[in-house]
Amino acid sequence: MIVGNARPNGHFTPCEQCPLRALPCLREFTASELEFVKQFKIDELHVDAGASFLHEGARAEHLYTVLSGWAFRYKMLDDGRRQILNFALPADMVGLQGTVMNEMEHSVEALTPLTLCVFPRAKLYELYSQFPTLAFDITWLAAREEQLIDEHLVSLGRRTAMERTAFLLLHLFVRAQELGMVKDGVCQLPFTQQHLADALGLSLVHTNKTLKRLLATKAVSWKGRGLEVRDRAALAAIAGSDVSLHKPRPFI
Amino acid sequence: MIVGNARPNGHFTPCEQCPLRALPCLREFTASELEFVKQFKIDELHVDAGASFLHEGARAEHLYTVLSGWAFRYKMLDDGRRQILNFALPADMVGLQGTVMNEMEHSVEALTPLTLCVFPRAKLYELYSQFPTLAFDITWLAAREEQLIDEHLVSLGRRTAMERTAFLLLHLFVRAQELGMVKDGVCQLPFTQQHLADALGLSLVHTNKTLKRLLATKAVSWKGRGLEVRDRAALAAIAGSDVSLHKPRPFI
DNA sequence: CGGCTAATTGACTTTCTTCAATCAGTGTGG
DNA sequence: CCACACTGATTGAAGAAAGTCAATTAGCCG
Repeated sequence: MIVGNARPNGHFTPCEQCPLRALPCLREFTASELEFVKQFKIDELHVDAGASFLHEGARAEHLYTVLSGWAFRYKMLDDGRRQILNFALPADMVGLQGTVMNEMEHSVEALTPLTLCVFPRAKLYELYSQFPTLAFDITWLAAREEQLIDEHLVSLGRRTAMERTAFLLLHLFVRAQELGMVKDGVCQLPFTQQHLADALGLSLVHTNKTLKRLLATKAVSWKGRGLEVRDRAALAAIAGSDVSLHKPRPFI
Repeated sequence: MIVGNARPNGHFTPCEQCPLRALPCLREFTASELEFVKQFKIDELHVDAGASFLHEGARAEHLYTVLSGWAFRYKMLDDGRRQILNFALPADMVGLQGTVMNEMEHSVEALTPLTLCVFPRAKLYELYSQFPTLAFDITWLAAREEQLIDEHLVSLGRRTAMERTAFLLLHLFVRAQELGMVKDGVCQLPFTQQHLADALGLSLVHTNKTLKRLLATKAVSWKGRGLEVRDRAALAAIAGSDVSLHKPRPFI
């Protein structure tokens, strides 16, 4: 297991200049909410690609949101089998379980250099008691994440290898698109086929062969690290259903 | 799809007499919390076994907690494939997604005659603004459910048929035990092998064969509807890991 | 005793995994 | 600039796991 580096920052971008606030998929803060969040954020954390910064079994003292970069939540079995639960992109919250429960039941690893906003668990009660709208946002984020996992569960349980591969690629593309991370129709996916396999619940070899068949349809291309959805309708047809988007309701 | 009957009640058990409050796995309410919850609960709903009372795609006007009985959350694909996401037992909350987001992304069906406490979405903001501790409880419940689904996802993605079957039976048994639903070491599981198959992401035939092999180990028995864990350590060994319990932190 | 649902079983096919190479791209040191 | 090492992608072959089809059996209920 790579542990790698996680560096606190000390001085960091203040919330009123947060680049994520401009995203259309996030709601506006009121002045007092912004004021609170500004002092709620106590640090910014930089994590190297490949490093895990939250570990199954560990107590979590902080809550995080992704400011930039990609990460993934995963669980390992004793014999080394790994299941990727989902991917975290900018504006996603990470570590809520460890904050609300007493212990993390999964780990989180950075796929790219990652910047996180750090919020102390100790001030969470203050948030809940003084900013019910923010508390509701946290609940919203938890419910949204559950929806994503539900959909993923359907993939692993009931979709064929081809369907679930198409669905996951489409899902990731659409999420990246929402965040403005698609340039010229291409989204940079910062992971290997092994990551894909561990997310899809398939072996690496079978993932490779399935992917090859999928790319042969021309509905989607994945060259180098660049993912391009060339024919969304066709890709959705292969996946069996299109991915659904959520109405905006943000935290940061 | 069976739609069945859902009958509002009108007069119902008041919260101070709620039979669930005695459970050791739930925390105590303060007097004012109890007072609020009492008027937050506007009705009690009785649902017949086999009836779905929340539907994918529908707007949800209410939030529910299970007072008695079993239910399950599920999603269907267009061609009829069904994936059971998880099971809801007494003290579980149901319909949060539909309340927090605008639309349900899954359906819920009763496995037994089901009694639900009904809470109006309209008063949720009042709860969040006046009872932060209750708001936190809701977040806790959402995080806990996510943990359960995470574990289920690992089963479908990375555990063998035998492992995941053992794990699910153990999981259900332990949850039932927490709720005092195990009598003389036996828990009544109100579902068929088809339900089990849809939860495990396996075909009915393969589920049957796997189950038979599992029962042959004598670690667990399932006769009629009665599930008995005869050797928890052995069952956990077959599952690959034991199920973890959560520290108490309740809502109702 | 029929009629119905759920559980079982055997035979066969398909999907997926595992094993074992091989190939491709990248970066390093000489 | 090239040999070498290393990681990630690709392939083929063989075997295991899981699905499908088609009966049959077991229980239950009126």
